[in-house]
Amino acid sequence: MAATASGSAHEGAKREMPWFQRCAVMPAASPGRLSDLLRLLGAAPDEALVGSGVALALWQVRGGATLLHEGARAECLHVVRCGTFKCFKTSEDGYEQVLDFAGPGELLGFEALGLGHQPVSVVALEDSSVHALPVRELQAWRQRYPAFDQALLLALSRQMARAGEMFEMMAAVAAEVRLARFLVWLSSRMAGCGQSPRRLRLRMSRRDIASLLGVAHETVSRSFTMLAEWGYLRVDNREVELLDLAGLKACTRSTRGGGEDTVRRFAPPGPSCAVS
Amino acid sequence: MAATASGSAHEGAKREMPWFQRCAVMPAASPGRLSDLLRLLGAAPDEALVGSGVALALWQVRGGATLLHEGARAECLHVVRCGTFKCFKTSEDGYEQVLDFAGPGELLGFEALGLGHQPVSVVALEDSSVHALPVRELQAWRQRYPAFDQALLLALSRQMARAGEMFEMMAAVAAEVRLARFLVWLSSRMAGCGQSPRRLRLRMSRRDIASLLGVAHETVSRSFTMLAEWGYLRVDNREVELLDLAGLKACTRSTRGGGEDTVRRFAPPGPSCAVS
DNA sequence: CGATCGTTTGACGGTGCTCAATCACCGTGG
DNA sequence: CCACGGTGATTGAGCACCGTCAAACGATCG
Repeated sequence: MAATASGSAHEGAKREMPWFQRCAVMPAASPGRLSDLLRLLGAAPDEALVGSGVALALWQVRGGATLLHEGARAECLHVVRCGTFKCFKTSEDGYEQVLDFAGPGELLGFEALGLGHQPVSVVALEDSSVHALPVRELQAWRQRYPAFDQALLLALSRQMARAGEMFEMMAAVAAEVRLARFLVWLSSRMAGCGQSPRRLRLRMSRRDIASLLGVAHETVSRSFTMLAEWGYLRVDNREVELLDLAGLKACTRSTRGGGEDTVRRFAPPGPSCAVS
Repeated sequence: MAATASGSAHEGAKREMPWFQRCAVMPAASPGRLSDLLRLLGAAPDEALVGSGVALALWQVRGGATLLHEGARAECLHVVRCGTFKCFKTSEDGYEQVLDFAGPGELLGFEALGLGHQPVSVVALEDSSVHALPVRELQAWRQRYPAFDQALLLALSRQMARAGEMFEMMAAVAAEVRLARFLVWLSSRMAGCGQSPRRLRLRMSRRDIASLLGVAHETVSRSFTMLAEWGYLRVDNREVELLDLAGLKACTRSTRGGGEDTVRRFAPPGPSCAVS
């Protein structure tokens, strides 16, 4: 198990320092502000709060560090401010089932409220930062700042809708379709963060993607190659450039039972095999 | 599409009346009480509320009736009081992707809060009843009854944890393992409702189960036969008797990558092939 | 520069998807 | 009352897809 843990820590981010220095969760240099949190959650700006600048704990999480341990007591709720996290459950035989890749604005650790303990582990896939709110103070914050209370409820609602999307990703029949859905999903999230929806830097390993999609990691590799051969994208290790987003979305449509034309195999729509 | 809808209506419950009389959502004879709702959500009984008996809308939903339509505006939140519901998304080509089977105490329609419209359809699989709370009144109720507010938050938290469980079900490799996980999941939910965890009356069709598990419906049939041959259960159409719950749970353990002994095929643990 | 891990590609075998037929159940209409 | 059509459930045959095993390459770190 220790081996698995250090392995996970390794695979995330490893640059310029020994990993034991990197695997750390620490308070940020300057605290966050409540108004920032509300903006992150998609709430309309609240003038009173923006003016007051109420302080809120902000943590730095280095790539590879574990923010939440499966089984640990519920202590804090988190909202991702920047970076990427991997949420997963570890089964008895050591297999990591990835459940989600969380990005800015998403809630972490909320499932533990009703259970008392964390049902999932959460590790950072790159240097990240999160707002932290102790569960003991949750009630007080909700009462004191109704805008925060409302934003939290809406964020929870969106989070539940997200779970449905994740489910749809894994539901596809063909492996390439699953990967296509995953990439489109990632792309639209990048767009939501104001980033380019065409250039993706995958923060996670093939194995993690494979776990999320419910296929073998070799199959993920092969699916990348397939999508590239069909001209939908160009892939260089973890750098992915989406050449034909519309075509990729068309790929996404394939559903179980709708056999039809099997995703028009070998029919690149635009530039034919634009690889080099 | 009309054919699909009437088909769904048929499969749910068909007894003693023409189906067009049965497909209805209507107010119950007597309204529900807030204290009942809180108990349903698992909150500690609040003496003040139990005494007062604050009224709350209660709806009857006949088997086959659609409670929420995908794409409809967010109007009410619901909490299942009794019965079973199927939550699904319909893709353009008409394929129904089942996301969940909801039972007593579970929230319905909450995802629509943040989006403004329903991302899923919800139909009753048997005669059921739900508490209904207009979203316009949600804030007022939360402010007026802090116990309700708190219970809602905890219920949301549990609901999110449930999403993780659903994900795990579909993540299994072998089809029989998926079905085993589904049955164990159903069984534990029955136990939670005070029902027998060994005798299950499946409210949903094989096709619905197949959709949830991400396999073909023939495969579900075959998996049932397999699990029965191994002595784990006895199956008669939609009546399922779990003969060896412990063995079934052992089945559940198989994960992707943990090849091991492939679930000890053809090795019934207790009574050998108890089928007549 | 060697070690380790991640990624890619190949070969092969098995699981599950597709198509198809059969049976059982139910409600309808003769 | 029974024949009929419709739907769901079960089982079989055939084959494609994907999981497993294996090897090679590349990147990163010590």
